[in-house]
Amino acid sequence: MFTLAEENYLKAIFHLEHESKCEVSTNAIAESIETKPSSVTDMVQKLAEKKLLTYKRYKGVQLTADGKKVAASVIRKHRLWEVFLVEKLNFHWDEVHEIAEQLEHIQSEELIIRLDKFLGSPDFDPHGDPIPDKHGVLKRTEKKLLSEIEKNQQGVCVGVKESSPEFLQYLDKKKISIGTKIKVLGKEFFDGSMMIQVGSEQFFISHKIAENLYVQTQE
Amino acid sequence: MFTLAEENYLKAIFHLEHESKCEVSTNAIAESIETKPSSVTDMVQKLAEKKLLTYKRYKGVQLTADGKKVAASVIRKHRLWEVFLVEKLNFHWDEVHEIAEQLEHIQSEELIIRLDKFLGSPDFDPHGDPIPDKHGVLKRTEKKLLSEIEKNQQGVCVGVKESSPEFLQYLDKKKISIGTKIKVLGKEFFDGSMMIQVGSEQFFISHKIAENLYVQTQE
DNA sequence: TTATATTTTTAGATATGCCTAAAAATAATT
DNA sequence: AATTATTTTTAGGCATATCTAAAAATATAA
Repeated sequence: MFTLAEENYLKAIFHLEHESKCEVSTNAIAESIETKPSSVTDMVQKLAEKKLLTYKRYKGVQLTADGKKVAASVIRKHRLWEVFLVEKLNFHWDEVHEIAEQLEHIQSEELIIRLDKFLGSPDFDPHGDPIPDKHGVLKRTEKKLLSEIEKNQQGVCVGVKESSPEFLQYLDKKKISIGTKIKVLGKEFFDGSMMIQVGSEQFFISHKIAENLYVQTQE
Repeated sequence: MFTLAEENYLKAIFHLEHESKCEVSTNAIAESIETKPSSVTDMVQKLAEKKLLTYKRYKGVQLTADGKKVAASVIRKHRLWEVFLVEKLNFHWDEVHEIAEQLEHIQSEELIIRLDKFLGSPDFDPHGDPIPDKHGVLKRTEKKLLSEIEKNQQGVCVGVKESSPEFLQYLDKKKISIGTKIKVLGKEFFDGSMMIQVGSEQFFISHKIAENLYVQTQE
């Protein structure tokens, strides 16, 4: 149906649209996909011809409904495979991205239907990111950064903003993973660092840590 | 490491070498891979430069040790994924080939190590074909056609020669699948048909059926 | 507002992997 | 052995997806 390159462009544009909430620039796509802006222009024109996005010269692009559907389907596959790799093959959550980048392009509707069922139709991937349903719809989540949480409030870790091995390994050391309950005991306004409770342990974390951890608060 | 096209050529040549036991011709490769002989010549020269096979103009090709290793690794992946699809995702054995053709190209040593362990390190795929080990070595099998089995001997179904949906559906109806024990009760020399026992059922099968079913006899 | 900087596009080139058509080598027939 | 048929290779092209370098449009600053 679509080439590997096309799927990767649509996926990247989908993510960028969610970040910036407006037209996506050629440069932004080039950076995200690690290619040159001139290559992006070429591909974007091709995708516009296929009605997967709208494109006006020098004005950036926007996915059409069709384009969004394709992108969401690729993301759904990526995240389902990540769940498989972590839950069934016991990979660590910081090892699965590259493999899922390949698996997301396997073409078979039936495969994804069965994989989803096999995994118990999960709503979130191992990084806490929501898995689009078969129609491309994302479960609405009230996820905030830990740094936005007030003193004496608590939340459940549902994901990370940055996912460098260093950061993930830090979290591991501190026994923080998806599903871990975190309570904010105190906040330093000077530098944004905070005292938190994880299980029975209490310790300080820097603002840099707090602004890269997503938590879900119960409303 | 290797492109999709390269892996498919190596795999096809590997299979052809096992069938004909001698140099593989350009035409044979073209037919097996469904492409034109001229394309085969191109690719074969490229693979020869990479020392994956030896090639003499007009004389056909032969895989080198390196080439065999790559081919066996692709076949190992293909067959492991087929086991996954049938055993874990409940696909029927006649539905998995196309999907495995895609999955076999996923690049990750660790993934295959873990998939193999997850599946219990199987020796055979759902069609009864042996799965090469990580070094590319195949378990020696004494597989014969059911038509070669003598009266009163028995064997375990380990695969099929033909794998058309019609044939596989026939086997399904007769409750014959991989692992099914089959005993030859009698043989008609005139037409090669035979009376067999499968479970508690006894029935006649034609020679055509018997010469398309592989069984393993205990020696 | 004019000059400078940035972003984006065009034009032309490259590598992969395929194709067709024609030439060359090999195999099979008469 | 000479002709015919088959197989294989070469030559020249095409599509995809990328690149560099230069031109054009847009944004920013003096």
